[in-house]
This record gives sequence, structure tokens and C-alpha cells, in this order.
Amino acid sequence: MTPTPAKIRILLADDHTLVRRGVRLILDAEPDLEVVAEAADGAEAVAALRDVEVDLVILDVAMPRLTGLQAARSIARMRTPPKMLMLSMHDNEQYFFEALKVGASGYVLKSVADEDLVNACRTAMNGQAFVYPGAMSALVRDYLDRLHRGESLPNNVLTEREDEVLKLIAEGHSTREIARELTISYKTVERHRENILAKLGLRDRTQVTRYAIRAGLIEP
Amino acid sequence: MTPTPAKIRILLADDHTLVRRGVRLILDAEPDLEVVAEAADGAEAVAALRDVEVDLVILDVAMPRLTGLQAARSIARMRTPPKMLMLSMHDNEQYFFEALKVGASGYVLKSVADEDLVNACRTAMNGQAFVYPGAMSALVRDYLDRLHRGESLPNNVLTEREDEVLKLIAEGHSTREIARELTISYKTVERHRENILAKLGLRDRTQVTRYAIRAGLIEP
DNA sequence: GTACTTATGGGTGACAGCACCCATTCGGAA
DNA sequence: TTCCGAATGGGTGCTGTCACCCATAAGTAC
Repeated sequence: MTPTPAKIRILLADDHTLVRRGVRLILDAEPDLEVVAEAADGAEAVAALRDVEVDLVILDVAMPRLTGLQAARSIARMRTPPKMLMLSMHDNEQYFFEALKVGASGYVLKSVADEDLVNACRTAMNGQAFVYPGAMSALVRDYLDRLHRGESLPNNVLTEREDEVLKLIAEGHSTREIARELTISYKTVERHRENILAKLGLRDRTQVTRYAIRAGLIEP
Repeated sequence: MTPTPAKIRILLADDHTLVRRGVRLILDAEPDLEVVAEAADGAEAVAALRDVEVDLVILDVAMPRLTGLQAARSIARMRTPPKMLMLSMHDNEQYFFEALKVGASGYVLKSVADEDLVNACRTAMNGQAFVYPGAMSALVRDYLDRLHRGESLPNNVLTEREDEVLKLIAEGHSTREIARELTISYKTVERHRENILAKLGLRDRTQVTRYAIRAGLIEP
């Protein structure tokens, strides 16, 4: 008799029970895939990896406590990190580059069909990058190429301080309030705001708010 | 032989295939529930109701094109509207009251367990209001009581015109742009904006943006 | 060590946002 | 019929936002 081929062991992390349920049913239906653990947030996922041996982690981008992106950063620092697949509601570019930056092998939207998710798992395990929708794959290839050639990133990314200011603006605080909160000058906050608008190509605070919500920096 | 009891016929609307998949599997496993149609956005859902007879519509709050809340408003205007159950990512109060206001019988988080969703369907069909998490049910009872006694609502509700302006503000348009878009005076738009801020207890356009996203009026 | 980035702070001016004041028109409810 | 709410529009003034200009200290990169 032929030996049972080793299944790909999967950890599934998503805070929505209904989503986990759907994904699990899809994956367990495949002969070569097996969900061996579930987690309801990023912290649980990281903890679970200490107890269970898995080959692939599927992480929802937006989760309470540790977000999927934060969890991915943590997982990437392990001795022998498993492959990672990010699951997202949004086909937002920003999310997507963040995901690649933290070392994910793929980025799958929750609106994809069953087969696409299954394919993403297999592709990720082969060490290739998978991205859905396909329209983005040119972007990925380009990005990974650059990364491979050591060209680092084109980096329109915000600095830590700018991220702080971005978050406060998006939460509806005025320039004056932010200055008090960070105990820096009003003018410095204005300076940061200008840089943020310029780097992200936004026009005003309203658009900053939407950006921050899309990027998962704040809750709506 | 006993006649087969009539199943509750359900239309399931969610833009995420994976979520629809999970929910459908949960519901179809019940002997008295049957998903007879699916829709990937609010407009599809409304259209589907013209072709298929359903008893209960399960609507994701946030969907492209017509959001769940907008679709619910449209469905509520039908001759014999089906019961409606809102499905949401967020346990946010704002969403929740919006859902009740448009006539939904229930509000269920995507993080609930299978049984809770099934119970929500049955409770909604009995004409009762269901809400998860339970902590909110006091709120709901109070709200529905007031509504029933004809006390109308404490009325923080916006007029149609104000809703239009709200949406445009939240999408990042300036007062001048909105005036052009609606072909009314700059001052009138300012007037509407003032009323919106006052009615909703908000302070500026940034907060309007978050409100509109929470309320499902615009996509983040 | 020179150059670049990051964070810090200042000044000025144009304009937008917001909060008050005012009024008219129209339709429906009391 | 009278009155109220909704929609329309105007005036005035304060404050906030944003786009430019400028500079310095500290750290990093080459």
C-alpha cells in the first residue's frame, strides 16, 4: 500500500468564526491540505505556533490585539518560520505591500473563489509568491525583483513619527491637540502633516482618515 | 406520511465568497433553513428579490455598490418585505442603530458561533429582534419599545439632503465641490454641514468621514 | 567627514471650515 | 389657517488647514 502523502499542516487565524468555518471547510476538502489549528487573533496565532508544528499560517490582515501584519512580523523572526498567507477584505495596495514587506508569500482577498485559495496555499508552499487578483502580480514580481537585487524599497513609507501623527489626525484630533499630545510644537505637527499628505498623495485630513482606516491603523 | 415542513427560504448577501461559503454550510446543515440565493453586493440582492421568493435576507453591512444598509432601506420599501438580518464585522453601536433604523430584525457579528447565527435566523422569523452580543439587547428592547409606542425616534436622523451632503463630505469633497455637484449655493452646503455636525454631535469633517464609514454610507 | 534623513521649530499668506447671525419659499401637520 | 420643518441663500468673523519659505541638532550612510 502506498504511504499517505504528508499533508500541508495549516494554522488558520481569523477573528470571525464564520470566516474560519468557511475556510476550514474549503481546505479540509482537499486531500493534501489539513487545518491543524485555529486562532481568533494574532496573539493566539503566535502562541499556537509554539505548541503545534505547522507548515503554513493563514492570517487575516485585520484582527484584534495583534493584527495579522503584526503577527506576521513576529512569526517571521522565528527560527524556522512557516510560510505565511495573508487574507484580506481589501484589495488595497497599501495593505498589500505591507504584507509583502513582512515576508508573506501571498495575499488573498476574502472575495476569491475556493480554488484560488487552495491554489494560493500550494503556491506558497512551493516558495512562490501568490497574489489575487491577478492584476497585481506584475506589481509583486517587480517588487520582489527589486527586493532580491538588494534595491531595498522605493519607500514612500512613513517614518514612525509620521505614523503617530497620521493616526492622531485620523482619529479627529486638531493640529493643536496633537502638538499637546506629543509635546512638540504646533509647527512641527504641521510639518509632519505636510510630509504625510505629500508622501501619500492625499489632499486633506478627511482623506487621511479614510487612508488610516483602510490601512487598519485605526478602527472606523 | 408527514408533509415536509416548509423551510425558511434565505437570501445570502455578502461580497466575500469565503464568508458566503461558511454561512451557507452552517445554514444548510439545519433542517428548517435553506439558502435559496446568493448575492455579492446590495444591488444584486435587491435584484434577486424580484426573481426569487425568500423569507429572510441576510445582508452584510459593508458591501460594494449598494451597502447592506442601503439595500435594507430599499428592501424595506417593498410591498411584502422579507425579514432582514444584518451581518457585521463590527460590534459598533453606530452601525447597530443604523441597522435597526432601516428595519432589520437582527444584528449578528461575524465572530459569532454557528448556533448563534442559526438562532438569529429563527428568532428573526418569529418577528422578534435578535442581537449579538447579548449585552446590547437591553438597548434594542428600549429602542424598539420607543418605536412601538409611536414615540418616533429621539431623532438624530438626517434628512435625505443631509445624507447626500454627508456622503460627499465623507468622500473628501470640499464645500465648494459639493456645491457644484449638487448645483446649490456654497452657503447652503455650509448650512447642511452645520446641521449634520449638530445632529450627529460631531466636530469636523474628519469625524464625519469616520461616521459615514461606520454607518456603511461609503467604503473606506 | 561629508551628505542625507529625521525630527525639530519658525514665519507668512491664502483659503477653508465652522459658528454664529439673518431671511425666503414651500409643503405638510396641527 | 397657522405653524413648523426642510431647503434654500447671505453676512461676518474667528480659527484651522495647507502650501510655501526658512533653519538647526542628531543620527546614519557611504
